[in-house]
Amino acid sequence: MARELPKVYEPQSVESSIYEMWEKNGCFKGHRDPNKKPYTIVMPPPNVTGQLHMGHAMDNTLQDILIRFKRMQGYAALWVPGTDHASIATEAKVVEDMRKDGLTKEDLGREKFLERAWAWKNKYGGRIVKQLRTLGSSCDWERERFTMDEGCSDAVKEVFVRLYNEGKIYQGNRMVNWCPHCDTSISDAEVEYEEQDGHFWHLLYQVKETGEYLELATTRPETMLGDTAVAINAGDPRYAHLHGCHVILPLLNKELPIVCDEHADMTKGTGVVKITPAHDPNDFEVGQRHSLPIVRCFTYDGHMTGKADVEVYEALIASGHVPENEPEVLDCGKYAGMTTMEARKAILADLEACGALKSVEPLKHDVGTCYRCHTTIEPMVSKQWFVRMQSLAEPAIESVQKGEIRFVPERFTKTYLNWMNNTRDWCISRQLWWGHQIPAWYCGRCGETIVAKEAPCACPQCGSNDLTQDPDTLDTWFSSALWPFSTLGWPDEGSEDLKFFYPTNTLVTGYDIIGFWVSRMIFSGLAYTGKAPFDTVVIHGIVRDALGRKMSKSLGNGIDPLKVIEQYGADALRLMLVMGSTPGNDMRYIEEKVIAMRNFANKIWNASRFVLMNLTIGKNELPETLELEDKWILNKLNVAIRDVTAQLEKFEMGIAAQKVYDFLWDDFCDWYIELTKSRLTGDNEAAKIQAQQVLCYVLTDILKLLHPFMPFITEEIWQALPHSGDYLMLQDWPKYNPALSFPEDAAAMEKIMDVIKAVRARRAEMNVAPSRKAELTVVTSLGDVFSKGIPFFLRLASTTEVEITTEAPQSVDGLVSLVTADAKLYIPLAELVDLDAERKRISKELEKKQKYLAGIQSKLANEKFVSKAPEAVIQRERDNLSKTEREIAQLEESLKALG
RNA sequence: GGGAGCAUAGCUCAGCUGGUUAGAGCACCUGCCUUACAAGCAGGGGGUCACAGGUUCGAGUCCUGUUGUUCCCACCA
Repeated sequence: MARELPKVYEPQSVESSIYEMWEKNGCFKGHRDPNKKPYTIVMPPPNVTGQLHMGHAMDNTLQDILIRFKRMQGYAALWVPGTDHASIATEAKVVEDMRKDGLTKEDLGREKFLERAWAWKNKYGGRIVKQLRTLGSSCDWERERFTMDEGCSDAVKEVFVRLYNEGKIYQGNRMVNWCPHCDTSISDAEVEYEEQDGHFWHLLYQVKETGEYLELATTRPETMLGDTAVAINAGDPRYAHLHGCHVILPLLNKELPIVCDEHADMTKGTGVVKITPAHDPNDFEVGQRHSLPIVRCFTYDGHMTGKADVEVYEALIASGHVPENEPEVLDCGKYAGMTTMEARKAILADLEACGALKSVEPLKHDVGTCYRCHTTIEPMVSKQWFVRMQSLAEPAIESVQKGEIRFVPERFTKTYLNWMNNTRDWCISRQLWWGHQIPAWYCGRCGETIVAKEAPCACPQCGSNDLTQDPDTLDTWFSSALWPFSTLGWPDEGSEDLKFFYPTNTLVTGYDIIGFWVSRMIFSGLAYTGKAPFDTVVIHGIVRDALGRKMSKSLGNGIDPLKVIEQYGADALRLMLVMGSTPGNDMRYIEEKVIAMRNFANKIWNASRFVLMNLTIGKNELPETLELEDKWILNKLNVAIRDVTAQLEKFEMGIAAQKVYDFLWDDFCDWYIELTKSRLTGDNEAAKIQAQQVLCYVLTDILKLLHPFMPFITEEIWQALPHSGDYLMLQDWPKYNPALSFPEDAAAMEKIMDVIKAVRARRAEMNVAPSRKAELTVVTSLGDVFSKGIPFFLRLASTTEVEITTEAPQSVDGLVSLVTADAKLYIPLAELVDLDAERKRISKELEKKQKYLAGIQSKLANEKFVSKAPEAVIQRERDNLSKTEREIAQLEESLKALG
């Protein structure tokens, strides 16, 4: 039996208890039901210690819409939630927290530090997961995962060992991006380029053999101490005589060879380039080609090297285990210990003093910075672990090209392919402690490297047990890349979840991490499971502030979704995030929009209150017979069901939401509810029941259609309506029902509605108060149709009495006349009418219609149009033609009557 | 230097595979407490769909170019 709803909708008092009810009763659980098709989404894991922001809200709202839709459609739906350990971000926070206690990582040591990091994770780890619940996310929390939990860690080790054994992971001294602030290497993907004002310093290096000076330009003069050559192009006639010669490096008075290399571009500058293999990626390549020494003059924390650094290097040499490409270390003497910036100044001053600085020219250039701290990246030669990308990228490219994986919107395929086609080997080791420690051990005696999932007892080469594990950890994205299958049980091929739910179906994420994450999941899935990890990637944009700026901490323009939820409700926020936004495009957060959605929620609430307060039935079923207006709304409902379903299946969540919104507000509330009032307030008990039944039926279907978007309010109302089953969220999704398609009746109903609209418009123009009611005469040849409209004219068109006739009134004195396509209407309000204004109004209207008519006529007279356009389009034009002709005839008549 | 997005009403944006006289919300104007809802109802004003060409019976929608704007990618010493 129906119960009454409170007068005002208060999301705050409803949402949490509804969520609790769902969760407690296992509504979110993904069941391996062999009779159903699986539908799986894995949640992009947010940083475990992070807080919910608008981006998460958007991302998770979209996923929740999809999973709720599919669940109602009868799929075995599973949404796997989880969090990411976010190595660099979390470690930075823990380090910062320690600093308050005056501690550094080194003070604590690895073990104690990790204890502290885990404590931090445990303290803040539950936060975002709770916040996702307030949003309504219907994920299976019993399957919640963490990138550093046992299963995920096992998957990471498994992959590392496999790739190592296949030769796809290697270790070596290579040029990497070094962040002196985070004190770790980072991958190419993690470098962000920023335009900065800089300078071109033109230096002069003297040629030893000829005494002439070579001019070359640099943006980083402090690297000159590490120069080990100067390059020219072999084909450059200006320098043909210098092949095999040397230059004298200023300040150090060191002799450097002049080498010929393609890297030196004759068309740029003077065509001479200084080569610093240790501190520039291009120069490193040149160095490799010419077997140049690599001389390092910077420390890893951004200072100039000195004696102590040289000693460390010498100790390494003495140990005998010298890796390939190990850079020599320079004692920078007077510059030692300076920061690179300090050194730049000092070196420039000295260069100027000795006449080696020719000129300075201002320059804007892009400088690589760390994506986390925006410190300028220092390219450094360093011993790191890399993933060889080429053999992994190929199948990943192919899979997308074959259409096994589809991007929505399609244009992001290009972004992805561009990324994949240009990828270089992936630097996966990080000089951090929080994360998956690299499963590699080194033998202290023979220098052997052992890669294994478990710590070896002894060196297989020499039997020594002097083994130490590589102190570095893996890039966070290394574990995220495995997320779609590591969360489902991989590498255990026998995992039931893996067998049933993998591959997953839809991945929803922002365009900003296609390269970081999506591409890596794709090649990982293909390489380790042999299957593409998902079939569709739905890409969304980012949520900006009201001025279109990115929300950021530094700008302080972030909007906290939790505050919005608190004020307006999660349903309002969710709808705001999807309605009026397009896949892949950015959107702005505008508070007015949330308010509009809150108002919409209130509209639903009140429409439901209306239905409930009139409800005496205990069962939701349609009556045996239907009135014209019932057929009209059921016909509209059918169309809405078809449209909303189709849009959701195309991932057009915004359009789908708009369709439900319009149907509920315009058709159901503004028209249908008003149309039922004559029955509900009448004396005919059977008619009352009949109206209730249709109201209840239509409202219930609306709630179902709306549920994926606004889960809380729809469930709350549904619970109050007569229903079978326990939860709206587990009900069947409505289906288009051919038995409830009534196009002719719907069209007839609209003729009646046209009359109501015409009368209302006319009265409003004349400023007649609604309280001043009047008789209405309807002159028409469709008496059968319009007589069904009488109760509605009375109630909705301020009418006292209706006469339906085929004959125009004898005299139109005192009558206002107006027209619809199928009727001519008279209202006795003429004393309120200014006859001149009336003539003008009708003439204007007439003119407009005639112009329109002319347009249609010329279209239909166009032989090419008639022969080429589809029949439906032509028929529509014909219908418009006759409708407009009728309107014009009626207007002309009215004009004549006015004299 | 490549690649992409966007440009539609005062503002924020929809407009799917080209097909009625281009829509919504907010704002604005007029009139309404018509008891589900004033967080509302009824009515109304407001757009040469950035510009120029082209394809087509038909273009906001497709193509080319231009302008403005935003973003992504790229080792210009």
